[in-house]
Amino acid sequence: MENSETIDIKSIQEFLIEKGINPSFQRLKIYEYLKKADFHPTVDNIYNELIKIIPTISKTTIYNTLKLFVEKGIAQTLTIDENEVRYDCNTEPHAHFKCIKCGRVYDVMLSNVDFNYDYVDGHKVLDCHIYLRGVCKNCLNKG
Amino acid sequence: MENSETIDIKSIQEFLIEKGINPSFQRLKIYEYLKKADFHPTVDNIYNELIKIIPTISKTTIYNTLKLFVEKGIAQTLTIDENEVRYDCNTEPHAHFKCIKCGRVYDVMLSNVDFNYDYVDGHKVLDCHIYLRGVCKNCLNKG
DNA sequence: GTATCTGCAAAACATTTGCAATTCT
DNA sequence: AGAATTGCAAATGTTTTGCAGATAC
Repeated sequence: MENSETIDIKSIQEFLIEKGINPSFQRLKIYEYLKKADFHPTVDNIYNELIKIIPTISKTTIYNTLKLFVEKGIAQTLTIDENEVRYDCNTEPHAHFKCIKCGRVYDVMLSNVDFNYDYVDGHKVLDCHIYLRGVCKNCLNKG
Repeated sequence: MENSETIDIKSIQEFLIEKGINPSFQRLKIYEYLKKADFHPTVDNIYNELIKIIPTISKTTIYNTLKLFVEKGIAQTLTIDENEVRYDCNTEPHAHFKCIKCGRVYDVMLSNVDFNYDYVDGHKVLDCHIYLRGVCKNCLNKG
């Protein structure tokens, strides 16, 4: 599961079981898609992709499954923009960059930024998100 | 306008005109409330407060006005949590901390964090948000 | 008198909930 | 059969839109 080139259904199945999640077909496919879609898909993205493979799948199942994944700690929500919740299953500390032209969301690694704050201004910190917005290198090249 | 203790309607009026915003009574009151409510209010917070002063005010006006403020660059949206858009008119670079117990959102200053990234991974950065979540010092003290 | 601004009501969306049908063992 | 899972349809809640009346200059 460490390398995106080595994703296969069997290892995802073992991973979900290990995390206490019954690996139904729908759940396997949702996790598989999350892992390989590096642009951090929305519920709609996931639905529109999986309906091709599982014609009976419903958005309710996508919502239920993502909620379960978040509860079990194997995915997190990104709310980099209002009215657009995205999902990420990359568990390493990283920041997110959203392109205001093409809308894509990229993972970025920032040096000398501490994602593991302990206390700030006396508040106990449990979680840290860094969101950047701008124009991505693809869109810059297009003019 | 620099110091929260010196807010008065007249200076807000001048400020809005300077920014190209016609200072109607509703707009003045919305900006005034935004300036003094340091917990970063939601549309609902603003509505519930201003209905006391302006009994005929509608949420549509709040939405319209906030949209205008964001367009004119005198306010920004915070989407630290999904399903909850908050507004901030503090224009200095700062991070936001949300308490998972009481729900309050605090401004926090982080040292050695650069809010003015120029390029990251080849992407042109225009905007940077840092969101922290945890338990605030008030809630820590309560046990 | 004309532009702008306001606010009601309806529409548009995303998400959640209740529940019945389906699937798995 | 029994428990978990799925998915439809309805409900909920937030934000947007259309438009008519009010307000300001």
